[in-house]
Amino acid sequence: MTVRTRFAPSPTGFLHIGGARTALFSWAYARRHGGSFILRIEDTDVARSTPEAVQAILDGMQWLGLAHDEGPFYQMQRMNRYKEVIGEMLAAGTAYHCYTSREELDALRAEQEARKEKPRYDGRWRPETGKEFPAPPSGIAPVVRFRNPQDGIVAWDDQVKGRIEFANCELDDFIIARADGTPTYNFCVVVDDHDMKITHVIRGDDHVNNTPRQINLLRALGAPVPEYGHLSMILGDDGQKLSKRHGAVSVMQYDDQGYLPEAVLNYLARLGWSHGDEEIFSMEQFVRWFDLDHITASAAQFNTEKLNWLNAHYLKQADPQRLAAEAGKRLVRQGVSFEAGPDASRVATLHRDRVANLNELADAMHPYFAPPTPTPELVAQHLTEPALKGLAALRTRLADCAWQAAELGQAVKQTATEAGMKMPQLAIPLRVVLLGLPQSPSIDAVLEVLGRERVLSRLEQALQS
RNA sequence: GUCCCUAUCGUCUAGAGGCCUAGGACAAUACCCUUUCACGGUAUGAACCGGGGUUCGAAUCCCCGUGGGGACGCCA
Repeated sequence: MTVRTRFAPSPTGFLHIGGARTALFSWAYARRHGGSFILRIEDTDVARSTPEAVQAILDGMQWLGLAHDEGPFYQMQRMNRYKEVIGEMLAAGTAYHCYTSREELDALRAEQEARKEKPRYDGRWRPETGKEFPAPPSGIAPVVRFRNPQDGIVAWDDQVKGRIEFANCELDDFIIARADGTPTYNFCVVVDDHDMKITHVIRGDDHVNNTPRQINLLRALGAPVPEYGHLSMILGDDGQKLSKRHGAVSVMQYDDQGYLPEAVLNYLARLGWSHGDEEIFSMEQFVRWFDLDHITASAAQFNTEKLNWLNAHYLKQADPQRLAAEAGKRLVRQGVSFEAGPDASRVATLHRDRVANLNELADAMHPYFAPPTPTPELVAQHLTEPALKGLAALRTRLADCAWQAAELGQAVKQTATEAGMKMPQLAIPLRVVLLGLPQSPSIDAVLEVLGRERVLSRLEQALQS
């Protein structure tokens, strides 16, 4: 049997971190077993679905590199198929028309809640042998309800949570087609999962309660029941649940914040899944190791600090060209270009292991490509008389120094010694002059990368004022 | 209210009845490295929700409680 998984978001917003992890796990499971990963857009909620949201989801998937093998399929384009199946169910008696109005339903719910019962449809239009019905009220377009079994239990062996059972009497006859004829969620999912031959449904925890209904529907259709694996939710950094109002952000926002997709992926993979003590691994390794047995059944709290650590790790080993390009994109937005500056990938190499994200990298690279702008406090604190004297001597020495880190380092050291200064007493003012900051990578490396001309002119500038 | 799920360091987790004096990682703390800031290295502190069982033996199995979460739509 070929494994077929799917990711089925509804396009009512961006792809957030929880959805991304669900997609990642579904994708990895298919990859792991040489199967297919299908993308399906569940856009039957016409009022809330938007093309922008579809695009946002596609963008998020692409940024993460989670490529689908089939699709995207759009449920709105499958209406005829749904209607066909509804017709079949009506004919087979596994579904029926219900003329209960919304007002009656509201009243029913209110009564049940008053009696502290679980609100549910009472089956008043459910056909039973020997049951008499009034004439269908005119002017009310009926909905179609699924004739759910009333006895026994529905159970499945959840791939992450273990065996889950529901008593059928807890389930009511839910609506599968609205009064206007459009099918509803549980129904579309079942028809699609069946038609698309999905073998493993990996989805969020919030669908556990839908699963028994879907299984019953599948059985009514005579369709095989796939395996189900329900992923617990991801909580925010503060332990609160994520929602549009609270902490749920688009995966693309991680891009904005300077995270590398491989860091986000590695973090997400490790959130709710484990492989012994492994913390850092590539997607190739992840796919090789991934299994449903090692997924945690309980909710996990998102930890930005650990993501930061992973991001810093991947930054350290990322290709300098790529880092330079990413930092460049960010600098251009600030009106800074690489045009007249030093080799950007060398600058990136100098800074990539001292920053936690691409935005910090861009900030660190900024003064190499634009005039440094030390604060007045820094100037006052570091560009003192003795420091300036030292810098003047250094400028002279640098003018005809071989432009290589070792020599440059020697030059700084000697200048400091001759001026009776400790290294930091000269190196820090030099940093302020060259980069506008009191800290930087090793000063000899900074000098080398910045280049003779820029160094000398920046020194000149500082000594004149 | 009803149903369903869930519970190991602050956080992510390892743990399939004896390998547990409960392991790793992030974070924290200390020290080392060092021309600054970082990186890095070393070390330290830090947990089995509570109560009952089962068993020679329970973090691991069962029950009850408690906490947390989800669901109960002509949303998905």
